[in-house]
Amino acid sequence: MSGLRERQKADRHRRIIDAATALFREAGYEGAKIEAIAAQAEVSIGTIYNYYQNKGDILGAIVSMEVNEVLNAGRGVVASPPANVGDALDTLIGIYIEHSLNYLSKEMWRQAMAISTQLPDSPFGQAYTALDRELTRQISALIARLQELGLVRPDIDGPAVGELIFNNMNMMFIEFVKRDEARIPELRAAIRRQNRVLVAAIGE
Amino acid sequence: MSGLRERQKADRHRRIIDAATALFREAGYEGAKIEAIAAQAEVSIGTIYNYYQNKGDILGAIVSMEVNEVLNAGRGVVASPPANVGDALDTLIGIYIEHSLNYLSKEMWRQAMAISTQLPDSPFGQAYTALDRELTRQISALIARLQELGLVRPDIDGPAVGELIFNNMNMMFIEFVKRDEARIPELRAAIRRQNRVLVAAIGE
DNA sequence: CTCAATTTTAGAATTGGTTCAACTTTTCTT
DNA sequence: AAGAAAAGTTGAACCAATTCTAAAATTGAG
Repeated sequence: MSGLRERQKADRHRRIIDAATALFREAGYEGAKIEAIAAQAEVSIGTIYNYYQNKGDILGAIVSMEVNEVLNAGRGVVASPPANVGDALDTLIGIYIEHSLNYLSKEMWRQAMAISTQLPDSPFGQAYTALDRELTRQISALIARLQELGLVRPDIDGPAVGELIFNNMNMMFIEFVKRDEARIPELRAAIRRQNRVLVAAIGE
Repeated sequence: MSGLRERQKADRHRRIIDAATALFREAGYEGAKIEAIAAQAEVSIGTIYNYYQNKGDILGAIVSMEVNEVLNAGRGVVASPPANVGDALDTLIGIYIEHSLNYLSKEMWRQAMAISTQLPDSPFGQAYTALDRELTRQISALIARLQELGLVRPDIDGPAVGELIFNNMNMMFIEFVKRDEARIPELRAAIRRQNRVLVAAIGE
């Protein structure tokens, strides 16, 4: 099983991702030439294309790691949320947003989002959509949890509300990464304001 | 003023847009080579780049026309909306969605959206963001109108609710254009369901 | 009508992502 | 341990967008 070939493969994957991460951050997505990534990862151009279908998929792998971390961090909040609806939502959304720029620059996010709409059927496009779905599910799960705790009216359509909240947050996040000068606190405040009506409506 | 030169310029613009529209629909955005657009428009490649900064800006001009039509169609609904909140929203959103595939194919929308996030500072990126803002404003205007008519509680934060509704709709539309097999009726039904809680909360 | 300014044109050069056929390396078989 | 098969690697060649150049065409002013 774990022969030489396996190890070399894993090692090359890692080297490519490391090289790409560094170069994407330094030079931007477009600025990071495949040739340079290959050189830095000490593989040939052809090998990169053997591991990833295209440049976007390399970015995709990085995005995937970031979002999975965010999802993990979110699980804690869903398990034991703050004791009122507004704070619970704000905490979960806060985790998403605060973690979002750990590995990825705004420019990398812009590219990732662009590629995921441009090529929805590419491996990355599909993975990105799946991640969005998981985030939506997590928000819906939080609503459900709050219903269990008696903090949200039981007759509320949890999944629909979860989608609404996620979609709004996601769109706000897109606008956020489009403007380099946009700041996280303002983003969070704007989302809180948008959610307020909804929070009032579903709380009991 | 309106000398020959002006007219010829306008004419070339139109020819380029017409050629691009046709080719984008036939061959897709990527498939429509600049060379082919130039040939069909009976101008040289250089001229195209004299009129538009890049291929994306040509698509941008087409998107702009489409969205402006949609905005115009929406004005009627805002002026005299159906007499209940749910129907009013559904009508306005219906107009947006039903008009959205008049000139643009799903593939063209995908490309347009991708470019607008990829290059938010390009002429097209800025124009696209501005159009989104106008659509948001129009939804907020509808809420305000419904407040005047006594159909929405006066203490509701209209702009915030408008943003929430637009952002959700927009995100749903993005997912819609990402899947070729997605259909308009299902899209509208999903959005109606998401808005239901909100409609119940703000109506009086 | 002529001239200067502006635009258009064709095409060559550039650029960077992607593909592909030939070559290596690893693994498997005996 | 040798030879063959399988898997993987390589970089030169390809393609299309974009830029650049110098020549040709068009326009408007005087």
